[in-house]
Amino acid sequence: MFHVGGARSALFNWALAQQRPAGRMVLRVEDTDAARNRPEWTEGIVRALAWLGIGADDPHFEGPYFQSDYADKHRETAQDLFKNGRAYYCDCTREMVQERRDNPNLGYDGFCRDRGLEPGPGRALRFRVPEGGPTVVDDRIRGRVEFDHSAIEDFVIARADGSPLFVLANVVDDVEMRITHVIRGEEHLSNTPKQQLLWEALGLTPPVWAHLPVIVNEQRKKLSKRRDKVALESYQEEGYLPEAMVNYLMLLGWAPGDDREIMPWRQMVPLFRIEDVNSSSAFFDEKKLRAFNGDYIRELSVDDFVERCAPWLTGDAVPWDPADYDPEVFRAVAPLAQSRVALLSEIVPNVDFLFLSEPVEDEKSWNKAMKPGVGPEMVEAALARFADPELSWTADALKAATEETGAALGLKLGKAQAPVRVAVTGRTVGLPLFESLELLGRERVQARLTAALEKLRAQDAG
RNA sequence: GCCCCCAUCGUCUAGCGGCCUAGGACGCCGCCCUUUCAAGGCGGUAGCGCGGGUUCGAAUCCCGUUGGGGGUACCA
Repeated sequence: MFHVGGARSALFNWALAQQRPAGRMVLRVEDTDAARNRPEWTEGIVRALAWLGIGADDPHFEGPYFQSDYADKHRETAQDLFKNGRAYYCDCTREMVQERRDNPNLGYDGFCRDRGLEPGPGRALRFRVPEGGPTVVDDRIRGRVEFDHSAIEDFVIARADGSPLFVLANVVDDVEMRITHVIRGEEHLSNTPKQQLLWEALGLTPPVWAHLPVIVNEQRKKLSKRRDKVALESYQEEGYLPEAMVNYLMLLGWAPGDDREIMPWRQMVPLFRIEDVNSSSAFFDEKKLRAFNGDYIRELSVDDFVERCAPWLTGDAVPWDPADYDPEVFRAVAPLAQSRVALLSEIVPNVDFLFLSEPVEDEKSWNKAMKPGVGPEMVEAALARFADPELSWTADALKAATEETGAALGLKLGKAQAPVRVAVTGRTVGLPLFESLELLGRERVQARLTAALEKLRAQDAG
């Protein structure tokens, strides 16, 4: 499950990579457990990124890699650090550390710093944080952030069994992959001085750091996979266009400069500067995403729109008998539907009446349009009028006929069309009615009007 | 507790000392268009958390405060 926060970081990285001819973006899966036990999880990430246009065959893209790919190097580096005195072994248990600690503000007290312990069972390797002086993290987004060494404990870099901890593994992987820019979520900022210390202890220049603000929910809390809808796949399933998602995500914490918001990826890439990214957290506003999506949908050519709707019209979940689906009919109404959907999945309730054997059951619509004195009368009159063989079955003629029929009952077109619409489609709202009637055909329209009339009479009797 | 980050309309943002009577977008409201619903057009609503400085001048700089968030494991 790849979430929107991760997607935005990926996008920012991607833009930076694409700005340079030799630029590359490395996808690394650092959740070792997931990488080992849940390959589908990783595949999901790759698929989600591909959906956004990241990866695929682009030469800028590399990966995915796993932390375990560099396991030997992790151990080797840990040993090097021990040999040159930048790290030392410690056999303190958690309880011992806690008992010894007089100041609850501090973590580990450095008890084993100078005990000269050799590697052995139950001994973890700790990094010797230099005394005095702060470590200054030069962050592209936040500027200089100082961390005093007195507030950084001698942290563990390798467990007693020799396996590396995240901080170490992460740095080693970065070094091995010759990473130059580390662009990640703000939650990593506090651990950055530790990583920087590690880089320096290895005699290397740290990479460029940039810590992005987190994306939050309505409660201003960091998006949680359990609480919030954050998986990219779920947006894809609802019919969000990747272009719209990319556009929206890029605008979360960054603005192109002028007042333009709707801007395709190609135009954004050269404009993007990591320095311009905001440092305050942003709320993921689905309403705005939705508006963007509607915009992108309307920009599509009709053919493109038709094609993109296909998964929702021919999938397993369609409410009609697949045998009754007619792509030609859909193609004909597609232009009418295009401006009416903000999500591709919404295409279904817009066109279902064309493929369903009967109108949709919607009591509210029925009661609203079929009020005595208007509804039944209009349905009956329309049925009679539409039966006229002289009436040519075209939207224009049907409109005129309905107008006429309504007028005879003292109804304006707006009022007159409602009962017909509900009788035929089942709903009070929907695609332009007369085009729909034309497409549905004389026979089916008459059948539905007849059925509606019978239902009305049955209601009357009962 | 300690460390770190953040703070402009409800939301995303523009603003980087005078162009700000604070601009745009989403949302919301109204009007127009209209066969319903959309789309489209026009208009409106709403904001610099608070208190001190610095300055001729502060949304913009500094300090404090308050309020949010993150980190603090032999987790990743």
